[in-house]
Amino acid sequence: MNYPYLQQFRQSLVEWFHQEKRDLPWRNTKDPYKIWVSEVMLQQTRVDTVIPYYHRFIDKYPTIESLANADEEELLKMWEGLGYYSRVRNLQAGVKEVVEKYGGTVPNNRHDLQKLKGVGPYTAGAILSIAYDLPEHAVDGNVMRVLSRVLHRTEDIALPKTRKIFEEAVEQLIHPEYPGDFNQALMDLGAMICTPTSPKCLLCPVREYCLGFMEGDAEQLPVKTKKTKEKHIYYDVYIAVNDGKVVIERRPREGLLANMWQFPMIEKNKPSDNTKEAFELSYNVKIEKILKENFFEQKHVFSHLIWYLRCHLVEIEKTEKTPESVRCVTLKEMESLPVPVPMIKILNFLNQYIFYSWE
DNA sequence: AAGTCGGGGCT
DNA sequence: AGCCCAGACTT
Repeated sequence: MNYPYLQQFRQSLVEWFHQEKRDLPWRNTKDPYKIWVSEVMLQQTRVDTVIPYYHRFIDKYPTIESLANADEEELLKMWEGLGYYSRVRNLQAGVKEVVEKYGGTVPNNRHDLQKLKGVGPYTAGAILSIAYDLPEHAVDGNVMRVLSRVLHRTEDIALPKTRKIFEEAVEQLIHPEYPGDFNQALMDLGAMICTPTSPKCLLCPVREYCLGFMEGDAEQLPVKTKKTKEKHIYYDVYIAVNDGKVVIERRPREGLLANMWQFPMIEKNKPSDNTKEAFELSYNVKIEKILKENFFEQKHVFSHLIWYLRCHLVEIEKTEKTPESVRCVTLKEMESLPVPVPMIKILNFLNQYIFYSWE
């Protein structure tokens, strides 16, 4: 690797971690199950966002068996608002596999771990090093940023093959006596000191051993190419009321926001399209009265697409024949189901709206 | 290698 | 308005 500060780097980094590490709820345990839960929650998600979810989740599912036996819809509700909902479905699948194949004991080797649903190279390395004290790499975007600066590497971290370069680097750098602390130290350094913009190099415990700092271009690293442009999709959303209840539907079991509940949505080919007839046909309902057209507009940004929602309040005639995925519920009942954030925002507006219309 | 999959916080 | 975040899975 030709990095001359290997010993000093690992030593200084771990010593700094022992002094300055963040006090996080999943750091009070060595239970591999709880470490696993925390790592899945933390995928592409900030620490501050995860903390309350982690407490609620572990409180409800304190053991691996309790999660294996959990109700799917209840589980999805526990994940509501965290995003990337396939994570929780994969987590339960992986946990079930551990209960069935390994008697409830989380595997302590990379080969078996990475075969579990939802466990990739990073999560496997995190569990192995933190819960089992094994010298395994756990390379995420955070670590790639830090090491691209420390080692002054200019490979594009957006490319899958680049991760291997940093994994091999960590295999050499990792502290053999404190592998878990070393990996977590890299993360804390990335979160507190070696931040994406404006890194606090003057406070950095390994500044003397950072090739990027020596070159004076640490802040320009890492090199990362841009992602593809997002798509724009326009929908009419129908709040269809009858006898104090509204129509909702369950999204398909796979894909975006899988299995979550929402108000009926009809895609518009042009933002100016009228979709009332399409709504009546698709959901086998008849609009009796339009109570309020376009009462709420919302733009919702996902990773790779943008929804533009125009919400309409309509009264419908009583309906009988609807598919299993469609229900009529009160707003209160809807709040007990897993609902994606854009629908929660509509729900909140409706509750406000109803409140004011009573004045 | 590129696309899919959330949501929020920061600059 | 764009970028990033304790990534994994599918094609």
